[in-house]
Amino acid sequence: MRVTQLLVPTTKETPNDATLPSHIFLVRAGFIQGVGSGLYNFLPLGKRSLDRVQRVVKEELDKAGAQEVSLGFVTPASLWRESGRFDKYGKELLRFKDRKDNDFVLGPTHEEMMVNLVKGSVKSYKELPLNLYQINLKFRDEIRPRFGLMRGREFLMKDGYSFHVSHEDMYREFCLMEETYKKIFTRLGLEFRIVEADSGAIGGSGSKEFMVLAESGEDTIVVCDSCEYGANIEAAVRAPKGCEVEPPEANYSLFRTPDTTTIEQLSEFFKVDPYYLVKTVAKRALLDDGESKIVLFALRGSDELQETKATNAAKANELVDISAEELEKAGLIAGYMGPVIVPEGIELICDETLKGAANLICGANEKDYHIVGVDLGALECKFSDLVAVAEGDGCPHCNGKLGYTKGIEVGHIFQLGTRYSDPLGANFLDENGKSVPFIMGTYGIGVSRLLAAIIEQHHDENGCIWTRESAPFDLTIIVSNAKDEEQMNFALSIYEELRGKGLEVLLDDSKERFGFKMKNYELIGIPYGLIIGKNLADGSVELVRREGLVKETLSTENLAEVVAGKLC
RNA sequence: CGGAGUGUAGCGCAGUCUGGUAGCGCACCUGGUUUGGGACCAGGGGGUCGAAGGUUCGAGUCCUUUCACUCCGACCA
Repeated sequence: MRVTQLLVPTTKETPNDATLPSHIFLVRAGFIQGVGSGLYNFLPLGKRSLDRVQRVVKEELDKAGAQEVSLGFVTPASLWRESGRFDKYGKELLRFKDRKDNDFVLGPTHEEMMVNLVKGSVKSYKELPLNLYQINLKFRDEIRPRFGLMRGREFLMKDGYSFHVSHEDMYREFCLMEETYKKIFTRLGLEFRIVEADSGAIGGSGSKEFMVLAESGEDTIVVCDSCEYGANIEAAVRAPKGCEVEPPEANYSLFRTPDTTTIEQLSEFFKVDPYYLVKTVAKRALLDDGESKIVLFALRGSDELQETKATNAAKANELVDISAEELEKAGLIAGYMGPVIVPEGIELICDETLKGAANLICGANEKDYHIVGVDLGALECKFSDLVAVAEGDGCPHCNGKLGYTKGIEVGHIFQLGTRYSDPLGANFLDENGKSVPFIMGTYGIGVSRLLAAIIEQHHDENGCIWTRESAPFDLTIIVSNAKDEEQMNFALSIYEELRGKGLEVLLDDSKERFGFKMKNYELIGIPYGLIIGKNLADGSVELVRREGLVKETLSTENLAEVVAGKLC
């Protein structure tokens, strides 16, 4: 392809809403164009990169025995009602009506559609297992789209679904997909980490996320400094944590504690380690059909509440803060709440570290009073892990210490079980002629997000640095002076020769000055550049490698062979 | 939805407080000079000032309403 025929609107200026390198460079280098909040057009270069990334994904999945299909983007709402997700998915689901007033949604993910497809065509265990995927547009009406392709509303995703007769077979496929994903992300040149994750709105258990390590990542991931353990903060666990300070001895009694509403103040007041204090957090849990309830979460004062864990424990769709008036109306005293005295009708969930705990101090749910000498041994309530793992906590698998790092979620694999097949009535006949629901797994890759992730990890101050399998072209031939016939003719012949060897080559035949072309080359970030310039007269040209911008002088003798050899 | 802010040429902005013929930089077009690191000179094209209503002799500017977008928190591939 020649630059003079290619639409590449590069700019010197940065769009004012772009803050991340991936967003800035993808726009400036003419890969994408913003058209609305979270909506982007892919220009020729962007489309080429997208296609190459897609090809890698497809090749590896096909090798693993998965089959590609393409499902409708517009989905009848009835399917979503059957699975119970029409309400659960919330406002992210873009709903609309057709002319006959029927409800539809734009698919944010396609469990329902895929189950429906298989339900109608697979009847026997003999046809299983089956792994179907598609690479298609998704739409999620994000609360706050940002960061360019990183969090768009419309995005390209590969979503795969597998169907099995047993949990064992599904687990086998789950592991196969984990290996396949590793190959995909490795081929794309990404540094990533596989972490344990929360399953979120998709449902299921034992899910794993593939995180591209990058400062700008939106997820906090917890990693061990000495073993392979890694988990999203939403699902991270730690080694049991004790307290070296002696517990405060006291008999159960009320204690006056005026103006002592925070853990710090309380710790100071009693001269007691926060480990022996009970932190009680009130949240409003939003449930299906617009219902909600107030839930109290109790944990040790030395710990922080992890909201996703809390949301799951409360079986809620979402937790929101409660206003002071609401608290009062519910009979809760802000700053003095506790798990021992809870008003009627309010659910209490305690962190596991409080199970059977004694020698505690907690709120009395009475203004200016706490209770000392609290023993929760007899407390009857739900216990669940609610704690946000902190940096420095112990690893649950070894003696290492846990720390935080940031990651971009580019893949997520789930062991679904019968979460969708059951409510949607997707059954098959097993060996005994019994009708049973499919055991399923589901596997996603954010394909358009991958472009952003690659640039987040591979760029410098001058622009993009595409990895070999994600670059829109393998090589750019830069003609220093396009009006120089000798240079131009040589460039054309080497261009044809290299293309004949199967390389994707871009020829910069524009009449721009040399400096402009080099800046453009660096901004676009194709892995190699071949500079045909004034040294051509001496029988030499230069090969520049985008990563590190190292130049190498090559003889024009046998050039195509030499270049092709270096690129492969 | 909560808080903050912005809508003026393709992009980045000034002009708005204090009403009086629509500006600058980049990009674009023409001619010329230049040609190994985002050149220079001269000329040129391009705007329902987000939308609707109002005040006024006169509104980009003042008032009301509305829409869109961005930034800071809760969602996710």
